[in-house]
Amino acid sequence: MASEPIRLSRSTTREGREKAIFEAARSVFAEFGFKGATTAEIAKRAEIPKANLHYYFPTKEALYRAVTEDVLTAWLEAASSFDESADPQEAIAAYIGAKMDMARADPIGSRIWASEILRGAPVIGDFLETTLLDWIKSRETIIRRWIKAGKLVPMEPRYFFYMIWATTQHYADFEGQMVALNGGKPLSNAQFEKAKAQVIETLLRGVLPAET
Amino acid sequence: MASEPIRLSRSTTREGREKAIFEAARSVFAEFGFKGATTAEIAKRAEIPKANLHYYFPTKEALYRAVTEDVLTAWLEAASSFDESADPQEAIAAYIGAKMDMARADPIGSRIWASEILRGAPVIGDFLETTLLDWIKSRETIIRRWIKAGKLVPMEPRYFFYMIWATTQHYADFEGQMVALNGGKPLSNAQFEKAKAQVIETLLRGVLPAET
DNA sequence: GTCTATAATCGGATAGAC
DNA sequence: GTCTATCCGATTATAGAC
Repeated sequence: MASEPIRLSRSTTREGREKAIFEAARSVFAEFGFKGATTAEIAKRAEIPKANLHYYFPTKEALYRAVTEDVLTAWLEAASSFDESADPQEAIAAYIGAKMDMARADPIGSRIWASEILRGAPVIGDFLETTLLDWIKSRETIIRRWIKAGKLVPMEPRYFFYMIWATTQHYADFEGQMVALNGGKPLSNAQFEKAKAQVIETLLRGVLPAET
Repeated sequence: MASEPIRLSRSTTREGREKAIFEAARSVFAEFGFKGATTAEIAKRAEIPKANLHYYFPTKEALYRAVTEDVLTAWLEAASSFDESADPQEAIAAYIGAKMDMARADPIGSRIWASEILRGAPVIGDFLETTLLDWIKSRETIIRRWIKAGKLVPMEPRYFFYMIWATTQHYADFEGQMVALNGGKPLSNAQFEKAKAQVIETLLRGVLPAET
């Protein structure tokens, strides 16, 4: 509160405005889905004239695709944290931890994904059938190897991954419900870290053999 | 293909039409959310003239509220399957099983709930802060009692319920993703039953003490 | 390069015919 | 009781001024 120059929240550079539109679009798409989102609301949150949005992104769908691409990129980053060379306990804990951190750091991205799936994944469908399917197949092979080696209990790896995805993404997608159940306040960092530790512990206990 | 009379799918009674509108609305709200849903699409799926919809339900919001009420009722039914008088293993298994069956039997209801939470729960917010909060508080007490008795490992009950909700509802909300990863086909009954058994087993192993 | 004014369409809701 | 015709505001997108 001293000699800091007052920085206008409204961006003045082209890059800054594109970024502002992009972030505004993310929040609106996450909240209302593709169909429910309006360019007017996006422009309002980006603090630009409504019509001007079309100068930076030609159509609402182009903007949505740009936003979606970005979400997929982030997903792939988290996916790479599953290290097949590590032992199962370490690899699974690291992956769950990365997914939890991702849900915490970028809940909006997770919600865009959820909303896209809810309407039948018309845009990311290809990604699901190719990249995501390849990823889970290769990870299933690793999990099966660990099961054969007696390092994990017998199970269907795919349903285990569904549990991990469901549980971690829940902390982003259902944040509103958690807030309502938490006296109207978002989870504190301490609460979140406790939740993360418990999710890792419960899922590990659930798949590691008893005597380890 | 014998002497069966051809039954028109379009209902002719008032009750039948209300039911048709209601079901059509459920599917459209689940797919596009409240904002993205259009009365035109609902009327189309209900096979009635668009404007006629307003004769049965005065406004889009009134229709949405009717649909939402119904979802809450179904949720309360599943909640009642958590039997505090049983032993933890039984009570938890029964509750998870009931939630899985619910996701399978009524995925649309689950998706309406998810979509409502995504936009900040403006309609069911009250329910979350009252009925749902009461429910989870009373169940937390039971879980804590079981932990003290050494029947469950130490943990925060709330995060365990979040895991159950996340995992079970995932089978409804992310069905589109599962279909894409399953060669374009929905999970068969056999696959679903296997998934259900595994979810119950993993979560139970995750919270039951080792030596039981 | 940016914004104002506006076209074209869509969507929720109603009036009034049948 | 049911449906047709239609109003009016909202929404996407563009044309053209500045």
